[in-house]
Amino acid sequence: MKPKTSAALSTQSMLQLDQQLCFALYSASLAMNKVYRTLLAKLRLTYPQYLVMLVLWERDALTVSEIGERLFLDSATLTPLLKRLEAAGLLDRVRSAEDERQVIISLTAEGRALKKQAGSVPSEVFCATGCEVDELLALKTQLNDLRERLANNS
Amino acid sequence: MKPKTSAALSTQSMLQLDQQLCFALYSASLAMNKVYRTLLAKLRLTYPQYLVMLVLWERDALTVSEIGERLFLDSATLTPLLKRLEAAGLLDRVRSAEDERQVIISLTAEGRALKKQAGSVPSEVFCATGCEVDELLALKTQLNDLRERLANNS
DNA sequence: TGCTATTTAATTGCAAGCTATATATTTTGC
DNA sequence: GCAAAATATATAGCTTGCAATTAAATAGCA
Repeated sequence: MKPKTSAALSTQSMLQLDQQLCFALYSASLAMNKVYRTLLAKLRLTYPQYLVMLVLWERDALTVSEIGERLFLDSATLTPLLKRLEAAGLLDRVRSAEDERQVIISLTAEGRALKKQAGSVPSEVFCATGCEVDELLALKTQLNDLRERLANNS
Repeated sequence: MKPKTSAALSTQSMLQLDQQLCFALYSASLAMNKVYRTLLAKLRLTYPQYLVMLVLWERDALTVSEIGERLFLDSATLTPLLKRLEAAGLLDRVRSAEDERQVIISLTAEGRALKKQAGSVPSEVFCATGCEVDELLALKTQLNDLRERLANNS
């Protein structure tokens, strides 16, 4: 099988390639989730829960939708997840006094303390990727671009 | 903010980058799923169901684990999914006569017929990605490599 | 003012996806 | 041949993630 230039690719193979990309994206994402599952087990967090904690460690006392904007998730996903983190004692959910439609999410002392314990996670994930920094950077940029285009065309 | 070479990246920024890559992967995957949800609605298929159908359109009469090997999914995910496809009349699940532990998954006439209707999906997804073919190819390769490394290190 | 439109969260119902476990069958070792 | 190990699928229980809907509060405007 000869290598082909992009000009020589048939429409058919383009379409297959496209399917292959989507599948690669899908299965890489599942594989990443599995790695995080293992690493986050000691913190008793899932990956989406960890993402919420990362957001709050960076900036505390956000509304549900402010968290959602950063993570591209809506209240249907976040509300139950935040309730579980609240039940775990990591954060508080309080109606805003100024605008009672909003719910302010604030870390508890326990939630802030967890940041230290989570300190080793990034380097462990980095090792699991087995990537060079340049590679990570390029991939990150491409995936962000792809996400934006997909979100605009759906 | 000056652009940095990889040599100049601090450990801290490397770790942040790594987190950013994982989040980019996660959210791009969700965005892709949403695009497929729209496109597959007319076929009454979800994306994982579509993947199973792609596998069977390529090669019919596979066992549950043969499908699982191709999609990196196990029976806990596949059995309920296959039951739904069976209930939709797209495939049959029959215990193998030679080895009664195995279940053979075979397309029904309706399942085979759906292939034609699905013909337009790849090009529609391709448009939604807004990518050049070269870009798709590079990304696919990188994601497959990443998936493999993550799977080996978890 | 009062009434409608908008915004924010929450809820419902569904399909994945995972770990851990169970069940049935086949293979292996003696 | 038979008990133990291995294999294949299924099930239970949990957490996402989503579309669609609801409930409540605020904003906007005649």
